[in-house]
Amino acid sequence: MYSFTEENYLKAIFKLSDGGEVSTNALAEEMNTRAASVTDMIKKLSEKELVDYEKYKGVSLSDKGRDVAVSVVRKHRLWEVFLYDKLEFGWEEVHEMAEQLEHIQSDALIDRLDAFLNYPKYDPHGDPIPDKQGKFAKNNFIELTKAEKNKAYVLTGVSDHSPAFLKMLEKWGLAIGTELSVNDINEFDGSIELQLKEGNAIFLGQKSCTHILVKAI
Amino acid sequence: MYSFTEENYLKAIFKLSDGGEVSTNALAEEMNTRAASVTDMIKKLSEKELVDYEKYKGVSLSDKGRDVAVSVVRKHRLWEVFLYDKLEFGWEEVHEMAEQLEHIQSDALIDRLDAFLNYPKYDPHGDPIPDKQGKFAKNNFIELTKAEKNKAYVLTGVSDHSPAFLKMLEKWGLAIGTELSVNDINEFDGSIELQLKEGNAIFLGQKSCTHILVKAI
DNA sequence: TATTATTTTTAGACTTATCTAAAAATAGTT
DNA sequence: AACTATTTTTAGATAAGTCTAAAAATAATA
Ligand SMILES: [Mn+2]
Ligand SMILES: [Mn+2]
Ligand SMILES: [Mn+2]
Ligand SMILES: [Mn+2]
Repeated sequence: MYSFTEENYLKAIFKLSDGGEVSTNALAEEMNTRAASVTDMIKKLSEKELVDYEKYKGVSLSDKGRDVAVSVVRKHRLWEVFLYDKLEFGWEEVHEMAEQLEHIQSDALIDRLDAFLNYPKYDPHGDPIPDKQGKFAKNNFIELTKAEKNKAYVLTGVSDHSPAFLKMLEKWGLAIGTELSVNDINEFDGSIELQLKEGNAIFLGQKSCTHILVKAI
Repeated sequence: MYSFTEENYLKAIFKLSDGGEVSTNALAEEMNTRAASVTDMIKKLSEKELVDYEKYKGVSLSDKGRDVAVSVVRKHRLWEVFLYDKLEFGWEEVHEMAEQLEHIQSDALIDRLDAFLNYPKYDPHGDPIPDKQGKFAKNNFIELTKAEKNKAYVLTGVSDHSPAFLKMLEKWGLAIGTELSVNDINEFDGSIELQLKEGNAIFLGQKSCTHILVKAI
C-alpha cells in the first residue's frame, strides 16, 4: 500500500508532532536527510491526503495519515516484544530489527502475533502498544528529572532507545520494574543521586535522567 | 546489503537454474516483468559479480550470488515454519508473508529464529531448509506420477505453493505425512486413483500429480 | 542456404527518492 | 522599518528499477 519511505515519514511526523505542526528541518533531522528531500516527500504525502500541508507552515497528519503511522508503531512495538520475549534479545538490540519488521504488510500476521504474545500492553522499553483500533494505554509516567526526593518510584520506561544508553542503564542495575527513590538533586547541574531499593546508590547526569520514566508507587 | 529486487532476482535464478544457464525470458516470466528489465538487472548483478553473464547466453549464479540466494531461501523457509508452527497459519497462507520476511536483514535474528523453532529441516510444504553453511538435506522424493502401483508411500512435499492447489489437497485429505498407495494409473490422460491409508480412494489429474512428492515407506 | 520466427538487447522515457546550489519566504534584531 | 539570519522551497541532477518500441542476434524451417 505505502512504501517503506512513506511509512517512515508518517511515523516520524507522528513522533515529532506535539499537537501542532512539524517543521521541515525537524523532520529532516529525524529522517537523516535534507530539508529539500523532506519538502519533496511532504508534497507527495499531501497529494495522497496523508498529511495537511501549507507551504512554509509545517505539516501535520491527517486522520488517514495518523492511522497509517499508528499501525506502523503498533507493528514496531509488537515485533520488539517478540524479539525480546521469544527470541530473548536484549532491549538494546530489538529496535533496529523492528525498524525493518514494522513494514511487513499483513493484518492477519500482526493480529496473530499479538495473540501469540498475549496481547502485551507495553514494549521492552516501556512504550505503550496501541490496540487494533489505534488506542494507546494512557501513561501517567513522569521524567525522573521531575521526581520528588525520598518518594518511592518504579522505572516504567525510557525515551531513548540507543544501545549505548540502554547498556549503560543495565550496567547500573536499572531496568523496567526497578524500584528506586531520589536521594539528592544537584540543582546546579541537574544530576541526581538515586537509591535503588535492591542495590546501591548511583549518580546520573541530567541528560540520562530526562530519558528515564518513572511512576510513583 | 542487497536490495529486495536484487535478492528476488538471485532467488529466481537459483530456482530456475538446473545446472546450466537461465534464459532471459524464463527469468522475466518468473519475476513477472519484461525481458528488457531482466537484461538491465542482469547487467547490474554481473557488475557486482553475483552472476556470470555473457550476452545472448543466459545467466548463472556465481559462488557469491549462490550464497545470497541460499540465505534468502533459508530465511523464507524458516519464517514459513514460524508462521505455520507458532502462529498457526495454514500452509496455503504462509508463502506470501514469507516473501516479505525473507528480506529482513539480521544474521542474529535468523539464527535465534532457527533455534526457537528447534532447527527444523523442512518447511510446511516439505521443502528442505538449508543450514547456516548453505547445505540442503538431500531429498530422495519422487513425483507421484513416478510412483509404482500398490506400494506404500508417504506424502513428503509439494512443488506448487499456490493457495488454490494447497486448499484442494486439504479438501481431499492430503497433507504432509499422509500415507497412500496408487490403485490405478490411467495411461491415456495420466490421472491417478489414490488409496489413502486412512480414508477413501480419490482421483487426481496428472497436473496435480506432478506437484505431489512422495517417498516409499 | 535463405528466409522466417523467436529471443535478447538497446534506446529512450518514466517514477520514486534522494542530493546540491540557489532563490524565496519567514523570523529575529538593531 | 530595514537589515540580517534562518528556514523552507525550487531548480536541476542522479540512481534504481521499470516500461514500450525498435534493432540485433540466434534459432527454426523451408
Ligand atoms: Mn523501538
Ligand atoms: Mn522503519
Ligand atoms: Mn514459500
Ligand atoms: Mn521476495
